[in-house]
Amino acid sequence: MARGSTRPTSRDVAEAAGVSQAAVSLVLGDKWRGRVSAATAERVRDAAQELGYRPNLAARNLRLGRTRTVLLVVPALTTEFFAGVYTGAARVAAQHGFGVVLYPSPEGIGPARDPFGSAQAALDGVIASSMAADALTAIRGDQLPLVMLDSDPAGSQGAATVNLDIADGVRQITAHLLELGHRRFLHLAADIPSWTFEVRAREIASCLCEIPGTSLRVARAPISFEDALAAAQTALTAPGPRPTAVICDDDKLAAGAYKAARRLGLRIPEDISITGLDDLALARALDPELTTVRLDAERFGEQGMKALLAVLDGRTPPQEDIPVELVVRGSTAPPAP
Amino acid sequence: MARGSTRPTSRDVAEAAGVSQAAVSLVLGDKWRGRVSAATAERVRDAAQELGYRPNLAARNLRLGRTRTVLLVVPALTTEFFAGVYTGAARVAAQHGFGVVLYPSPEGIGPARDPFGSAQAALDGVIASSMAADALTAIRGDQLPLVMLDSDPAGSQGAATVNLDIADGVRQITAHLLELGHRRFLHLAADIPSWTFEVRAREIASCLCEIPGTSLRVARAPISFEDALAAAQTALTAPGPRPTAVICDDDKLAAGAYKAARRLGLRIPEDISITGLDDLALARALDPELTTVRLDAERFGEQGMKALLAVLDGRTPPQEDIPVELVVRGSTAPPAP
DNA sequence: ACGTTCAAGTGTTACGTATAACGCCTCCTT
DNA sequence: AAGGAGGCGTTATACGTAACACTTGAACGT
Repeated sequence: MARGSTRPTSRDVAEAAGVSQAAVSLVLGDKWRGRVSAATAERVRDAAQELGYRPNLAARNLRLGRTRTVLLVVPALTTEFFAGVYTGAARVAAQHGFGVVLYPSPEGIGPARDPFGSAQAALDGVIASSMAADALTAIRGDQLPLVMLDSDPAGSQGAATVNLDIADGVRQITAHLLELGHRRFLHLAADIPSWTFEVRAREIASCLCEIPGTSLRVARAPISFEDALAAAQTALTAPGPRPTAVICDDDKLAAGAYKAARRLGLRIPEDISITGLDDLALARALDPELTTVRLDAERFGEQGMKALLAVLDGRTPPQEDIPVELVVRGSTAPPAP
Repeated sequence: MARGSTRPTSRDVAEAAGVSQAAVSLVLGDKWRGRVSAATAERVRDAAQELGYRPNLAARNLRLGRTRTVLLVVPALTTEFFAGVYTGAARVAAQHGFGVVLYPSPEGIGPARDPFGSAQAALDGVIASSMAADALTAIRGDQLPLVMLDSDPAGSQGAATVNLDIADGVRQITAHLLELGHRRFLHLAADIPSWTFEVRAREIASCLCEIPGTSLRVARAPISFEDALAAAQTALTAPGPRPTAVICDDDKLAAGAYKAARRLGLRIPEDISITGLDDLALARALDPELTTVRLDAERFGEQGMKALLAVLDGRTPPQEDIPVELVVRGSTAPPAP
């Protein structure tokens, strides 16, 4: 443990350069335009370099009353999607001198408790994803600037929201299947109370009720391979004519649907079409490759961070949905005649 | 922007409770055993509750000279594995009142630059994974307590290391395939200069050279679906007798190998056996399910954090490798006679 | 009666930084 | 020659917290 010698402070640098601590602060803070001579500034910078000076962030934060750090609340990190959101948010943050600390809500998607105790950082703002109302009010109680990701704009109590245009994606998927000739649908839904999943259900229903002669079954499952497999298998063997197309709330559920179909001896896509939503790496690993909707997770994170920066600047954040893209691959085809 | 009224401080609480600021600090810091009466302590807590007091972390960190925050350097977050490592590390950290901030090395696995500018937090220590030597020395220059994940214990310059027992996993995989009767192998290797991948190559080679009559081809590819597909396809169509088993450095590469095999009209596992390493969700989504080695990413993160806590306490961290587990599924079978 | 001990606090300081307010010297203007 | 205007810095202070050193009053033993 060779950390006996304490880190050099701005005062140490000042002493080494033969100036006052204030001068060091001015020079290193790049605010010395008409206040310090270029020669002195150079001396200060050299001394700082020599000593390996690094400003004490805690002191700076205390002095300035802000931390240039924001919190990103995600339902779980162990998934490509939210990892991408973090990556995008962190990139934009870094460009503006901000850092991002994570709070993975331990209960999965749903209420998050104590988003502040976990990260020992003081925060300038919060980006929160798919959260329940109680966590939202807990955060709002702290009066921190807040941006909500993929949340009901109407229910966000005035917080800025940034959303993917999930509704459009679902419409595209449904239209694609209708165009192929499908009429009997199974919606394999994520069994999670969240606005982003409510939108999917609502949009599928409203698309189908416009078309006469269509039918819709709904099965619910937590987002896990086994649960999806079981739910899909049950729904596909239920009495009545079997659906010819399965619309899944995300790619992981679709992977479960694949296996359920195979267990029932159904060929994909000849006997049954399956669609996902997310376009994870998984989508292309499946055989046949999965028709799905590409969500640009990194862009989502970027937009969230940009919106938060806008709020922090006192500007009104832009309120446009992020477009999504239908990716047609091998898992969809016209139904057998 | 309703943050006009500044947050209450411990002095505000003191005033409200009719005591000194010092008393508030004692009570809320739970150090009042023989110094403050229970009644007064109760009054202070009530006042704090009433005002919604939250200690200013920046001030506390400045005062205490530590932040209870550590940095986790990961090659990329957009993968289940490192997301799991983070989750495990963060869980243990939280149990000890620590926070974890992430630094995803932007270049993927490899050298990391400026691990401190990115996160605006002051740090008590660093957990770094699979990093190149230059980043390691950059960090060591700051004299921060450091734990290395999956790195050459000999090359870590005295930093504590926590490793998965990858070598054992590879031995198990190889032994499993040998036992099934395979003799001609393809090693689909990650094209990344990192100790963890060197171990795989070395171990496979040393296992095979003990057995007479075995042959080994090696193909290299970056860890991406397309690259793995291309490399595997090339290697499987090269002149000479075709390998009957493909050992992949991780599950993603294995997914590429699946597709390559299918393109060549090979059935899995009848015509060719394929193995992975990681046991991602992907492994069970593949058809047939992938025989692989389960790496417990969360436990890995937990052990890393525990080791760092040990270093911070001045104890010597335990130096045992984390066991891994062979998971035999449907992608391996005896070779065709 | 007097010293000792103990509970129950209070006063003060320092952590390292950024900045407002001030001082001094030189040079230019009128 | 007097006054002002920069240029070049310095001094002083505050941010909110934790901890050390101290005070006060009462109880207690001898």
